Amino acid sequence: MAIKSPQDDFEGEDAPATPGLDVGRLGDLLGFHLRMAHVAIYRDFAETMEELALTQKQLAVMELVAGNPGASQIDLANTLGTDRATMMALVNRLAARDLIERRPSAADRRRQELHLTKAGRAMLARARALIDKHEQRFIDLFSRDELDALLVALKRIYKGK
Amino acid sequence: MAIKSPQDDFEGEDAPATPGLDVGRLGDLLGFHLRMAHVAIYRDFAETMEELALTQKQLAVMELVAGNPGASQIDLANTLGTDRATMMALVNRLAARDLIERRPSAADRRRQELHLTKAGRAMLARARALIDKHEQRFIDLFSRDELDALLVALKRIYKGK
DNA sequence: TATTGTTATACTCTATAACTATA
DNA sequence: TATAGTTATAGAGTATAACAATA
Repeated sequence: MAIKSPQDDFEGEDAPATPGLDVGRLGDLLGFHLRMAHVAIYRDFAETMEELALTQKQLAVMELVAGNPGASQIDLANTLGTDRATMMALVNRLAARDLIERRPSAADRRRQELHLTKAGRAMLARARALIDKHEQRFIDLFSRDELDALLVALKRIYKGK
Repeated sequence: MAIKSPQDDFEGEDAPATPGLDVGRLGDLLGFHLRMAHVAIYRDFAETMEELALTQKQLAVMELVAGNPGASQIDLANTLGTDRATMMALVNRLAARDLIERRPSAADRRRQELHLTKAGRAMLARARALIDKHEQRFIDLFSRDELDALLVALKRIYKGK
């Protein structure tokens, strides 16, 4: 409630990137601005990764598997805040593209250990180069201190303090 | 399998809400933390609005129509950063639930002016009360200054400066 | 020609539930 | 009993392409 008056944003030369309507009460919602910012980065990410056809979530899975070889789907789901079925679908798509492979665990035969394939490692290397440029476009909007403060705030939101 | 026992993460003060894996390079990406924060708020929103069965996006459309009676689907799409077809599907769902209605424009017969129905206005009133509580849970994580800085940063991201 | 709404299509993501095999 | 994977199902969102009516 009562975060800030939305009209403040419509003055001077920096015309809003989202023209047209008065956002009204939406402008007072943290969730609204967070979603708009997320969409902006999501779309830039999608354009940047178009040639590789990788989504944010798919890349996150590949990075996690790269950094935690042998992780299970449950591990990934818990870390990324989704459920088993969603992660199953995600891994299925990556496995179908031969970027990730499942290997049965010897220790616990219910588990499948996930690993990047050779193609997956190559894809990840290409993706990282593209992502650096994508990130830079947004990082450049902030000073070092501003960026640090922003990251701390975002972490607080999803870690619940 | 050398992943890491999830329990290990719950000592010390900054215990992650997403235990388990080492996020590795993801932890350096603004986009990653933005998405995680968005997911956290999205899920809390979904739980909060479960009884009304309204999503973030549906609520955004209803608020915009409430604040801009007679707006067109194109207006909404431009403001929320989606395309015509996506907005069409969104408005169709709300219209099917009798929350929004389309009225042909007299001035421009290509346009349909959007308005909330009586049921839509009642639904919006109930939604606003629920949303206040939902927002408060996250706002309470920050001081006034921290929150202002966060909102400024988020707007900068999606307004491109 | 450009714009608005519309339809069709397809893919991704999300979520729930239920089943299986293991533990 | 609980857990990991799996399958089925459904709804929501996203995006592209094409068409008709209108400007």
